[in-house]
Amino acid sequence: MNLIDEAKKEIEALLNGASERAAQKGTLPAGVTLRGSVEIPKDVSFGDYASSSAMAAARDMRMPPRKIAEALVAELDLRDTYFESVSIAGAGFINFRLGKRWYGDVLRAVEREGSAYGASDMGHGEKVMVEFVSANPTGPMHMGNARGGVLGDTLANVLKLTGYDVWKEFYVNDAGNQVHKFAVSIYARAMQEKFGEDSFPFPEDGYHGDDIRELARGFLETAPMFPEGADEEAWLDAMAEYGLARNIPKMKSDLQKYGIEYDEWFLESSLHSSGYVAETVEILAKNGWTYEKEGALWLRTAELLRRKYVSEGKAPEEAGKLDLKDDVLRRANGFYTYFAADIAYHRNKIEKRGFSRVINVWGADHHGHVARLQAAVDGLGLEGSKRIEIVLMQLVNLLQDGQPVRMSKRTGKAIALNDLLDEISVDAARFYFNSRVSTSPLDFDLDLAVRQDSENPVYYVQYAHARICTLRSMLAAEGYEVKPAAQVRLDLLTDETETALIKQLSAYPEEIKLAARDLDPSRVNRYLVELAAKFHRFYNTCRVKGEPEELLNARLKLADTVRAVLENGLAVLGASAPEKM
RNA sequence: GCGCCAAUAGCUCAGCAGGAUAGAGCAACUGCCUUCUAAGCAGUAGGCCGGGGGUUCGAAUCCCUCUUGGCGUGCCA
Repeated sequence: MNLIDEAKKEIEALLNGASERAAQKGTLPAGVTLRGSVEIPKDVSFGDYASSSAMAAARDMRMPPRKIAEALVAELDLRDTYFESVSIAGAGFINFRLGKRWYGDVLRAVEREGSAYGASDMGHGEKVMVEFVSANPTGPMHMGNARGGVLGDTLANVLKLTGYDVWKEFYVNDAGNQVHKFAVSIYARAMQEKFGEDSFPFPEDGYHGDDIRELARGFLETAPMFPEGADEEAWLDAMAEYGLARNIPKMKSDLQKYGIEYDEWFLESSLHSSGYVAETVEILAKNGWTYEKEGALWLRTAELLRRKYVSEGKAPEEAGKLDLKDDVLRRANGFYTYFAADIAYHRNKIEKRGFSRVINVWGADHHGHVARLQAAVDGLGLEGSKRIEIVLMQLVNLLQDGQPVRMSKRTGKAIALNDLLDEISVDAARFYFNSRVSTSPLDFDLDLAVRQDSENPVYYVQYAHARICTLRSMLAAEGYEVKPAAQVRLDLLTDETETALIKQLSAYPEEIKLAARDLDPSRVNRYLVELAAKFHRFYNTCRVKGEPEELLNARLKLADTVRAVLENGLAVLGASAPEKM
């Protein structure tokens, strides 16, 4: 239950009723419907909720905002509502102050809903796919993949909680040029291994990492005949297969350590081998979106993009001026491009598997690809612009000793996810990687992340949870258990730190909704830090132990309610809620 | 050139489905533990919200423009 929504809806109903009565009495003009929003003022001294309706109506009613506000307030009847008082301030804000029943309702709602507190039916069971990480299986994953993994997994949690039917998928790029380069790299290392370092030149654009040498050595143990007994192409195929068969399970287990599990690992190669890519390209051709030039088959991306932009409201002459390029779908050598496979993959998601929303977490360096993919899927008649949503994620800057550490798979200087988890806990990693909106770069300071103190926000939040657990067990030793809300004098919670804390608890469902709406799970981090801060403030101001029994029970109930919401929020992040620290 | 993203306190960042005096953490300074975890709390100080224009009763938030920075603009993925 969303008590903030309830309060806002009640205010709107109250004001609409007042407006009608005022119109009947003639104190306000008739026939004007109230607009304006209900806000939560930053400064509590103004009240708990504020309506700007009087200001918004000033023009239509041809009256000063304050006069409108006065006429409305004169008609308000607050009996049996959440509010105990109302006042007019500033340019014409109508400020409402919450009564005790509302605060009690918040605690009762958390108790009633338990681990489901924060959930909603916003998504109405809509089928959503979240595709994330999808790193090339040609080498170890790096910090950027870790961020993408945490982001995608946490986003999936948030969407599940808001009533979506969520499917998590990893798209394995086990075909195409990168895999070819991967095989060529292993081949070169195998030759060097067998005949000496200088015997065979290593390709300039190959993968230079040590993991390739290890794969080459491993392969040689299984293939003593190498390089005799088969042609080079056959060896390359065998090496690619060998390398992928080792790297893909490694990625699975690395991600598992972060608590990330997928519903499916979808192989790009399956799209090629089943003929689905060719079939998809044929549909584009049949729809008139392709042409042949210089031996290659091209997609009319420029025209598709213009259509897309115009349908999104851009002026046709503006769209005409854009410098847009077409894309190759099938190379002159007969192979399909990655782009062609990606179009087929998204056709598969939408048409074959029936996902109505397709969310992809991509590195921001792929942003140029977003509109092209949507437009191409539009060209299939599958509403790509509407269904495909891309969460662009800025890359991670790894800092050590205050210096940036360059990361590149190609040069082999990647910091593996594994190594990171040797240094810091999964909780810290999951919290850290989710601490910024995806669109801003994340500085991952290793020296800082290693520290297990208050510098690290995850400890701040977990500490609040542990503190409450200790408090609870200490009071249990004195015979005080957490009581059901119905048996507790919740109206005794009147201190400013208590009411502020309860309001923060009430904001949780809304925060989850916003995280789902904006595809921004980092909101949950900030919410939890804020909740922990408000709890610590309460804890320093109000004592529990040693207070009169009724007050003690009320505060214990409040603390335990905070504990429940902290636990819910940490679960969304995939972090633990420790009872002791 | 064209396109995407960003610019808010010394640093790192919130706030942006428009609302009242722009927030937090870190760093600096001052306080609070014989009593529930000081991994905590309270306070002081710190700002032409990159510049300019526009829309609005009201703009950090929306629109335009300029400046600066990052990225993209492959028969790579």
